[in-house]
Amino acid sequence: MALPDRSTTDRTDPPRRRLSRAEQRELTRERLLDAAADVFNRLGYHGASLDAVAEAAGYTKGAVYSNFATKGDLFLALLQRYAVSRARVQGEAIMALPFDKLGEYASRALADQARAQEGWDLLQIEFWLAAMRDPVLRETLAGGSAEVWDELGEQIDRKFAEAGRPIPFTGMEFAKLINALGTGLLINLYIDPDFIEPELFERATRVLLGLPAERGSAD
Amino acid sequence: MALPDRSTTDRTDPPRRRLSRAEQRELTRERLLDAAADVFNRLGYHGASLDAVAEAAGYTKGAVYSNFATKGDLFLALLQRYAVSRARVQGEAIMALPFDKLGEYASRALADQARAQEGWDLLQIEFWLAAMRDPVLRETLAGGSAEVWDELGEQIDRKFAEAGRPIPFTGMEFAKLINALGTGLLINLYIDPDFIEPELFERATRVLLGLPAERGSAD
DNA sequence: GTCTATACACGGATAGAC
DNA sequence: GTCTATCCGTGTATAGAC
Repeated sequence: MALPDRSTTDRTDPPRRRLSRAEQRELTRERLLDAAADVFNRLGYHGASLDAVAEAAGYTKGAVYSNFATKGDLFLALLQRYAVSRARVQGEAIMALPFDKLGEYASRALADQARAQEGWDLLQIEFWLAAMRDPVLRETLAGGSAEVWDELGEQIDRKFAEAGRPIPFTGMEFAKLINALGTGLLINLYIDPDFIEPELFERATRVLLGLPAERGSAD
Repeated sequence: MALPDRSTTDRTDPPRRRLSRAEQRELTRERLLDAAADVFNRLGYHGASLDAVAEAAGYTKGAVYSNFATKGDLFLALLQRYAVSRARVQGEAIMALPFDKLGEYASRALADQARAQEGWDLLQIEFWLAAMRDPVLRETLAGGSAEVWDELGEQIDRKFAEAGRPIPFTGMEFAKLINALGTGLLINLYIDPDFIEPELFERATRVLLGLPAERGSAD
């Protein structure tokens, strides 16, 4: 299709010289990653061909291989760029909320997720699958998240202190439960949007926190 | 490897004649499915080659194609054979349990699952992924489970009646929540076996049911 | 009518030209 | 550092042996 617009590089272009080799390489790499994000999102990891990625970026297959060792390597770089620690973002949001609004926030996050992030969710799952059959990737996935959970757990513990009564979970336990529940619900919601009422997730969260949970229309 | 042991077919062999064409075909189909179960489990859908499946069954690739339209078709037949309604099995188990043992059962089921079913879980996820990108498969997946959830929900509703006090969920809601929570936890446990303490799932289940839940070692 | 043998297309990967 | 040419493996399809 259209070649990448060279003019977009102007902002990083000093007036005196053209791009250095390193800069040029970085630029190509970024273009390839952008194209890969689009192609992988649309076709999935296995469905996407490196030819398609290269063409979308305005290069040929060889350019891909000179920047990434393998298809899997490109995929990894992509996910890494995306994983700007969504958990951290959520952590900050949680700290800004009063204790009894946690369920509401979680519920809304789930709905947003289902609406906007479908492609990324699929790629996450595909990466998970690959990791399940590749010990090295598995290690990567397992090792990288411990600190994130620790931090998130601590923040929630501080929120729990607001409650003024015992909660049956530690902050980290609660974070992991909500994350797992959200993941499981999303998997089903993607296939069947009517799998649950939207408010069920919030109600479950309130019950887990020991907050009053009126059962709405059900039964 | 070793050719299939022909003698194992004797039990279905009437003394008067050899196998009819239909029987022979059915036998080949079963052997191919058995081999496919093994190969797909070990290598995953994309990782498995039809050559490998055929060889494991003692045939060549053409035999596969004369019994199944495509690789995806073989995969579907495999999942169908496996999906002997695990939900129904669980439903029966649940009915045999007193109300306050539901959490314990769910917890044990999760542990068993993680131990014995890893390969199948991966295949389920791969199928889910395929369905997410194929409208026909998606329909199949969404449509096939409604009755199962209905039935399971009813059974749990009857259990809830034993409790003698209101539960904040319908039986079906509870079933879906537990299923989603279990799925999400499993996904993480497969990557990191220490993701949660084994008893956390049971504790969460008890909290959702409003049962007393002592917080064990934590904090 | 079932399976073997073979052909073809496509995608990941590599080597070498420029 | 990018691109062309090429190799190999695998899904797909078909012709023909039995």
